[in-house]
Amino acid sequence: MEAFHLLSRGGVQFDKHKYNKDVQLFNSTRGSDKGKSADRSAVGQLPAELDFFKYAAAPESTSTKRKASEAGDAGRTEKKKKQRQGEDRDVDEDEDAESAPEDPSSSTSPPMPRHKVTTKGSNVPPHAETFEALRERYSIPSHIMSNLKEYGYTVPTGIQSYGAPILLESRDMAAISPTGTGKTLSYLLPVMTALGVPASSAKSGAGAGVRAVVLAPTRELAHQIHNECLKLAQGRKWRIVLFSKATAATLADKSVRDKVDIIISTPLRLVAALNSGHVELHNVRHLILDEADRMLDSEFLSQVREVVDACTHDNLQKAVFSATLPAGAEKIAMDMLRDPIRVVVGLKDTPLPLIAQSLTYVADDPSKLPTLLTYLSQPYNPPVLVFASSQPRATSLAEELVLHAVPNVDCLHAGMTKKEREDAVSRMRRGESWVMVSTEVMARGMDFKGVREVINYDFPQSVQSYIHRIGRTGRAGREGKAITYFTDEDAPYLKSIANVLLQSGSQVPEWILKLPKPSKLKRKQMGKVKRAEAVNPARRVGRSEAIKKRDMIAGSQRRKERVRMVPEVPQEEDRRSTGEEPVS
DNA sequence: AAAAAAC
Repeated sequence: MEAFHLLSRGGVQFDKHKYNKDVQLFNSTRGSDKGKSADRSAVGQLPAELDFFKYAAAPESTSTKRKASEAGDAGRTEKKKKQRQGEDRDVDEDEDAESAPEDPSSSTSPPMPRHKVTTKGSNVPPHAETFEALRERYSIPSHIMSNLKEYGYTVPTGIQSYGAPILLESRDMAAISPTGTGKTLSYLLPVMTALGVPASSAKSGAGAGVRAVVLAPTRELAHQIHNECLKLAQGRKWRIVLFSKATAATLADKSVRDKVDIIISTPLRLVAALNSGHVELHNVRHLILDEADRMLDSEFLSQVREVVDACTHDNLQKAVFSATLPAGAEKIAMDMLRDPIRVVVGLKDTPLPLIAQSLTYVADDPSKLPTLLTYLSQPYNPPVLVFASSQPRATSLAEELVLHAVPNVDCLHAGMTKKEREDAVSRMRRGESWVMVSTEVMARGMDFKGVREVINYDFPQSVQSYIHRIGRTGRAGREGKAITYFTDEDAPYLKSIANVLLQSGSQVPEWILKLPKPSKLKRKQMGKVKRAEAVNPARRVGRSEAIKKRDMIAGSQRRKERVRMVPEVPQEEDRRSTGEEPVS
């Protein structure tokens, strides 16, 4: 009823006064970006999703200034900087990060936080300080080099400068590098270099069948990797296939599938194609597991094993990547790899120090919604990513926010249709979502570089989940903010999360640190805590009704697009690297 | 160590 009124007057209203400050910020950053976007016009034709080279593009100054506008945050920003400097002194031995003084653009590039890099294994190849050094050593194809250059990609990140040589020397690798530090390029660049020329090329002696496979845990992430791969591939006729029902069907023709160079897929999708005989993997020479710990946990493991076993080529190179790799998963990974090199960038299982993390006590579940509404009624930095623990809770929360007239609310979980999911992602990419409510599906790998705040509405189920969730912000050298709500019921797990905050330089109230270590019994109880499906207990809705309301949320989004009161892209970094007009 | 995601 209430929702109907909202929708009938044209969707959620935009409160200019409330968000005035943000609008001004958007405007001012746009202007300052003029010169830069001009020289990137050549890539303007690319869809917004093809947003690969963002790591090169973020001027740090804007994020710092932006934060400074919030008095409360200013002090913390300063503190963060000091901490970062302190960390450099302590652990930095990675000197390549600033080693391109001859490059004029390096002064505007954000200094990627410098991390200690440790390697373990036999005959570790030396790291490469620049992409040019990589090219000289391993003859990176010229079209790849020019793609890097064209997008202003100048200095490799830690994992790129250490990891790429290892892969280029055909070694197996387990790579652990924090969220938002460019892991994807660190494997795509070597794999595409090793493939040499596309299989469709006449002079290719590639043999028949796909030669590289990348596995990722969610459709959205596979899609994102595919887009990044397409960018590197520009200028050559690579056949890079994002696996879906539709593309799998097109591969029924053997002459088509024999010319495919790279497949990017979720595990089950690929296993299904394997079983139906629509794909063979005996020619695969490079197998990459992204988000490796997720891929190796119990639900995915057997599927991943099937794929690995189907890759029977003698020279199969395997590599696994993640920001987190718990001991159990690492053991499984190491057993899969032969003579592996293990690379750790930064401190294992520690988020980036430039994410300002905090914990907020909310007593019980019903108190969360008012807390969030209050938070969103004050100026905040959109877009905000809000994590809920289940699909119904995500739906219900998004619906509550819409009913309370929060502007530009969006929802994304795996219970939605493929198209709904794709639409939600592209609204997010275009900066049209201000508050994105989601489940774990968005927790890993997704690179919305504009995300400035993460709110854990529901407490994360594990330290790994926490690290990946908050890693959706603070990407590629930018600052970010992460707030985690906790209730009395979450107490057993609170301390382990608090330790993560401490390790990465955020403050934790004294009393939380004094909590006893959770006992095994308590942990078991944790699992038994069942949260209500509806976020607002006063408004319980049935499943079918929830879906209807979700559609209404989507409807209100469409309406708003017409009204166009929202800045198309919330900040200059997005504007620069997404190009001008996204091709839907 | 548990929910979500994978078709």
